[in-house]
Amino acid sequence: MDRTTVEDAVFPDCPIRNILSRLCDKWSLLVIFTLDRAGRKAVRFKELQREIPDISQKMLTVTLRTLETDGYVTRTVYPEVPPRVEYALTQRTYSLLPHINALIGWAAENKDAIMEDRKKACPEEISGM
Amino acid sequence: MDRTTVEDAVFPDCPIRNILSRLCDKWSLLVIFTLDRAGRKAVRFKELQREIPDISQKMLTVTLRTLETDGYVTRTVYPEVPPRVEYALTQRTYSLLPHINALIGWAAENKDAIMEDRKKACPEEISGM
DNA sequence: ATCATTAGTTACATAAAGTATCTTGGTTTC
DNA sequence: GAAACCAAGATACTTTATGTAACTAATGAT
Repeated sequence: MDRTTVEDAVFPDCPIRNILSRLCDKWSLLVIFTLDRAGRKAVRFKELQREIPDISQKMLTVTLRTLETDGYVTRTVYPEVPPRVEYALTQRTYSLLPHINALIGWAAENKDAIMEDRKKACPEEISGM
Repeated sequence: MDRTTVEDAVFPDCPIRNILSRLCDKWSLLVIFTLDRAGRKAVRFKELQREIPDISQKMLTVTLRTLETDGYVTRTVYPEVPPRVEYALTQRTYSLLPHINALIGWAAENKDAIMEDRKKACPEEISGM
């Protein structure tokens, strides 16, 4: 019964939990991944929307603002008309990306087996939702 | 870098997106982490609840069932009274855990800097929510 | 003069998660 | 021998998160 070293890691106010819960929300990882795909150059709001066709405008805004608050992305406004706002990843996020990509790689390797398990779990249902 | 191979990874019906969105929901990673902390032995429902004090009974049930469907945990019911149901991680999840732990490690390393950024972003507000 | 443009904001509607109460059937307590 | 208790849920109801649709601003093109 000696797990005293990480005993508090699971507590509701744990900062690690807090950081990961904001990162592992519905859209953050995907937005980071998409910004990374652009190859270290800034990306406009509209372009992000195009690359993530199923995100709502509202949630893209909210997600980007949260990512900015936590220092994952920078937001640069150019005083033009029509407006131009560019988003880019920070150095912090580049240090995180290998871990995200590791997750993606793992998912790619395991997707067939996982989908198989889903079918076994509910043979009639359409798996996935 | 040649990213054409993952060009479609961002599409709504991408299986990788699907897998990661189910894994990176509000509770799944934390439940997996908590089961892992138990050290490769099965854990009862009630014990999980104790270790994650802020998860609701309903969401613990739902999360565990989804994890079971995708083959991350096994569920063993012992026909006793009061009921005993034990959950354990599968081999699949053990292959995933290093990546989860890498994320946790990254969060631990970066938490101070991130919290600093949050304070800068909204100096008056209580950061975190 | 009207329309199209981008990056939003806002009001309203739906989906996801949280809360509280109920169930089950043996075992202990009174 | 009836009442209360236990673990693992299920269910109805409430709150929060997310989605949808309409609106705004300033300018250039038609």
